[in-house]
Order: sequence, then structure tokens, then C-alpha cells
Amino acid sequence: MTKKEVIKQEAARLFRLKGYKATSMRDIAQEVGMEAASLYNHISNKQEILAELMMHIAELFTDGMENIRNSSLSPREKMERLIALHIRYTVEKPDAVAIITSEWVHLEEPNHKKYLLLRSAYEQNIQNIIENGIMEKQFAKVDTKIAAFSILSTLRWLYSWHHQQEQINPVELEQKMIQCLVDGIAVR
Amino acid sequence: MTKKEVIKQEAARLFRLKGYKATSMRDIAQEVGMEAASLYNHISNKQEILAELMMHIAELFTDGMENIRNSSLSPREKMERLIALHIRYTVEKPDAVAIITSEWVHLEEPNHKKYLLLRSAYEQNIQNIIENGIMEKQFAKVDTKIAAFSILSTLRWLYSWHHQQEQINPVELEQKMIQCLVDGIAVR
DNA sequence: TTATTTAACTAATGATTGTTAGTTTTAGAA
DNA sequence: TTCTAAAACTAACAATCATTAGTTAAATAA
Repeated sequence: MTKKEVIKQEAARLFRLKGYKATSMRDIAQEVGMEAASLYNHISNKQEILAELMMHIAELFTDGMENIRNSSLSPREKMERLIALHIRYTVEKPDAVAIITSEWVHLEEPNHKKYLLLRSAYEQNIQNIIENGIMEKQFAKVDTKIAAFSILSTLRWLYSWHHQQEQINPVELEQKMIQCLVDGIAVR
Repeated sequence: MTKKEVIKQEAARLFRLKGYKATSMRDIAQEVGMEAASLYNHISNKQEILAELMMHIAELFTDGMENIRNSSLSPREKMERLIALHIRYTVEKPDAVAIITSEWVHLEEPNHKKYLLLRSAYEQNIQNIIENGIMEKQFAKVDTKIAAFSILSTLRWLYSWHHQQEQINPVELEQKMIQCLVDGIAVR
């Protein structure tokens, strides 16, 4: 792992804990074990740290969604894959994933705009999956916007769940999330 | 409305928009239409604004939950009341409610600790309602923690939903939320 | 070894922060 | 009107912020 990666990792931890604005370059430097000024040998500025962290995760989710979207899976199976996608990255990179939901307001342009576009496209894709599920009579006739919104907000807060429950089996978590979120809207 | 209330209202708007740390006293003052120093004729410091905003909303929800808890309603009816509670305050005080979910990290002691206690008690109450619902066979045998967590995170993000959808009928919203969140876990 | 590059350091910059002190204006009571 | 209290103002404060400049140490290549 390069020094830059160490810096980004520690920054992510602090951003999650105290927020972007409340985390100073001196805080990050102390965590990495150097002076604040030395950080600039590896990164160009504070905003770059946030932007690279956020845009990387955003792309992971966008790419994952693209794979699901282009698959020939049924709507129900697509929802299951979506849940698995979120669990995977939440377990793999909990700090960076946590930041996505709360610190995006501090992104400067053009990343701020770019992030919001990726996010709304993501939301639209979830809505489409649900819509198709209803058409194919796999899902009940729920309000697609509310259902999509409900599922996504649950998945977004997965990280706080994952944080407090020290060691939960990802496979078991996935199965239970499917039961709650997918079976919840399945036809009866 | 007193000047202090105006200050708190404008501060809530800015805290929501930019975050607590990124909102300066000068920002708030400009919005209210006075100099930053003049704010101190009405409030004692910046932290007081955040604390009063947050603890007030936290108490509203805690009191609402207490009423539901002490009622003789069925688990299903209790969940419906809970959803109505969230919709009500989200529509009434969208900015202050929005802050609750994102800015609590910036609360100083003892309010920080007090808030977290109120929150976990609230979460526990939701879990109890679901547990009782399962026992009384009104709800399916879902994982209570995950179900409670899912419902609460959806309700917490209600404000962002309420923000983008310019004018949604609260009654209609309530009905659709019930369908998604309650019928979702109802026995089939 | 020596030369060169990388990455650490110290010190300082100007900007912004929350907040206080002291003063003037405004508004209501007498 | 005059007196008083509330609430605005200007000016300044010490602290902290991200960042830069210039320098030294460490690591790598020759």
C-alpha cells in the first residue's frame, strides 16, 4: 500500500468519525505519523482526498449496477444481486462507503455535480427494476418511488448497522436483508 | 416568532445545506440580516443553536414514541402511528428533522451522549413493536433487528424524499409508506 | 562512493473561525 | 419629553485552518 493510500484510508476513518470539515490536515497527519505539511508530498490538497475516496466508491456501485442492469436476471434476482453488492462493499470498505451518504455535500465542483448525477441514475435504475418486477407480477403493486427509496435508504445505512454489530456473517446478513427488502414487496 | 427562533430556523436551513461545521456565524447572521456579533444578544454560542434544535426534535419523537408505546393499539396499528409521526414532523420541520440524522456527531457533551441514549431507546422500541407483532402473528418471522433498522432508516431519509418531491400529499404518502413498510413485513 | 530524487522537516503565510469588549442606536415606559 | 433596557453596531481577539516556501534527511541509482 502506497503512502497516499494510507493517507486516504486514515482520512476516510476520520471523515467518517468527525466529518470532512471537522477533520483537519493536522488530524490526518498525526494518524499517519507525519507533519501536516508532509502530506502534500503525496496529495495535492484536502479536497482531493475526499473526491478520490468518494468518486471511487461511486464508480464501484455504478459499475456493479451496470452489470446487474445488463444481465438477463429476473427483477427479483436483480434485487438480490443489488443487496449483495451493497453488503460486499460495505464490508470491504466500511469507512469510504459511510462517507458517501453523509459527506457528499462537501464535494466541490465538478465532482459534486458528477456525484449527484451518478446517484440519481443509480436511484432510477433501482426504480426500473421494481417497475419491471411489478409488470412481470413478481412484485406487489407498490409505489415504485417509495419502494426504491425505502430499499436504497436501508442499504445506505447498512454501514452503521455493520459498525455496531461487530461480527455478522455477510451471507446470513444477505439472506435476511433479502427476506426483509425483497420478500417484503413480493406478491403474496 | 422571537429573534432567537428566527436565528435557529435560519441556522437549521444552513446546517442542513452545508453542515454544522461548514456554516459560520457570519453565514447565519447574513441570513437573519444582522452582524455576527449581534447574534450573541439572543443566543449564548453556536453549539447552543445546534443543541436546542436537535434535542427539541429528539424529544418530539421520543414523546410521540412514548404515546404509541403506552397505547393499547395492535403492533400493526402502532407501526402505522409511527410512520404518521415521522411524516408529521418531517413535513412540519423538515430542516431540523434533517439535521438529526446527519449532524448529531457535532453535538458536544453532555448532549451528545444524551442524544445517543434517546436514539437507541427509540430503536429498541421499534424492535419491540415488531417482536410483539411477530408473537401475535401479525408480522412475518423476519429478523427484528434488520426489520427495525430498515424501517427506521427509511423514515430517517423521509426528509430527503420530502425535499425532492415538491408537493406530495401527506395522507397519500402515509398510506403508501404503510403499504411498503408494514404490509411488507405482514403475514401473507 | 557520489549524484539524484523522494519525502520528511520547520517555519510562516493569509484567511477564516467563534467570540468578546465597548459603543451607539432603537424602542418602549415613565 | 426623558430614562432605561434591549439589540444593533464596529473593532478586535486569539485560535485554527489549509497551504506554501525553503531546507534537511533518507532512499535509490549511478
